[in-house]
Amino acid sequence: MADVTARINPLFLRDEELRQGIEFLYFAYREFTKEPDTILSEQGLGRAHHRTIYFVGRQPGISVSDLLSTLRITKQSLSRVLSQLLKEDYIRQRPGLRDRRQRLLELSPKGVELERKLTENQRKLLARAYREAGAEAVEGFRKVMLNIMSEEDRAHFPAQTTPPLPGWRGTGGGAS
Amino acid sequence: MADVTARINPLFLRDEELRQGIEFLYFAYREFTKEPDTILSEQGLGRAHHRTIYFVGRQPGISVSDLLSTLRITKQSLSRVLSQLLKEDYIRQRPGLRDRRQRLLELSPKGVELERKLTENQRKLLARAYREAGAEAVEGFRKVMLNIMSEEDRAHFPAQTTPPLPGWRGTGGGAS
DNA sequence: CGGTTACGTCAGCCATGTTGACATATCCCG
DNA sequence: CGGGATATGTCAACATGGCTGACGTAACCG
Repeated sequence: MADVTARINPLFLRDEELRQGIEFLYFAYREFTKEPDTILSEQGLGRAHHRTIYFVGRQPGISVSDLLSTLRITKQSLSRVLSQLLKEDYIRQRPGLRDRRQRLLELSPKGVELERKLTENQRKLLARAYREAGAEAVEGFRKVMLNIMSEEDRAHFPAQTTPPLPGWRGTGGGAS
Repeated sequence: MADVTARINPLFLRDEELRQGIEFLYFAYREFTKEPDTILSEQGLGRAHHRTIYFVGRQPGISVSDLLSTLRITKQSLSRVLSQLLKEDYIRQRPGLRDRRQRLLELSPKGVELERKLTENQRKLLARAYREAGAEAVEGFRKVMLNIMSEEDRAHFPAQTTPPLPGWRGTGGGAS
């Protein structure tokens, strides 16, 4: 009986497949942020703080403007979040060496601890999903996700043919 | 040189792989919602309206409580959004036949039009990503995404061995 | 020296989530 | 039939995290 639908309307399956994809994004993202959100709210922080902590942990010494272009929010929005993280000593800043106007950001020990706790959670979720889906599926997942994201964001990831390297976003070692 | 890292610290690649996965979710989701958000704001609507319109379009005749459990938000949050959509005739409601306490929701022609416009956009983005990644990759994407989402949400999707059917969430024809 | 850049801040607005309390209509069981 | 449970709606208040606009300071650089 199921085949009848496909025979009658071959476009239907295509539409259904794409709608499922839409829902995958929604449901997976929701699950992905659920636990971290809970942990964060216990510390009086929110998802925006998570993102900031995450990317500062990812690129220690990142400048404010680089962080802004990664997050693509306004400086006023970041400011609110960043000020709190500085005040509560999750993040520390030091002036840039070459350009003393810059405030280079890095996690404090307290920030490292929280980052670990939050990311650990998402890593476990992902690791489980990867394991249950299998290596080949992970490669497919990677391909599709890279194609969904904007070209600019995609450029931050090395091609899969070579193993991923630490110098994410090309600002690897030095300041940008 | 790149291999040195892997030899020195074999766990590093694993961590890097998982961190990239985290970023895939963030960047892809951001891109996925970008265009619809723009379209919506032109109509004085937001992402929450999109979700409501989407799921009402997906399951015409859905009850408010079923919609609530799909969205997993409070009735007060939904109410604000739904009231506006009713008032501006994107969505219409009729009492349930068997249970007249229910308000069964469906899209008006205006709502269908907007839903088409919004979903069309995401479908195109996904279709392009699927096309460029290839059928095998899509299958992997599907597997990983299903494993990321909660078991409850996952249950709404038929197993991939049989072609997907319209009766999504098991409430296909009847009321739940 | 003067324009540009990096960063910060104040003030206000909006969308969307939350909790708590309460109201109404309908259903269904005993 | 009566009363508890259910489906829905509503008022009020609050938090988060986006946004715009305006303005200020310090440092860089030609």
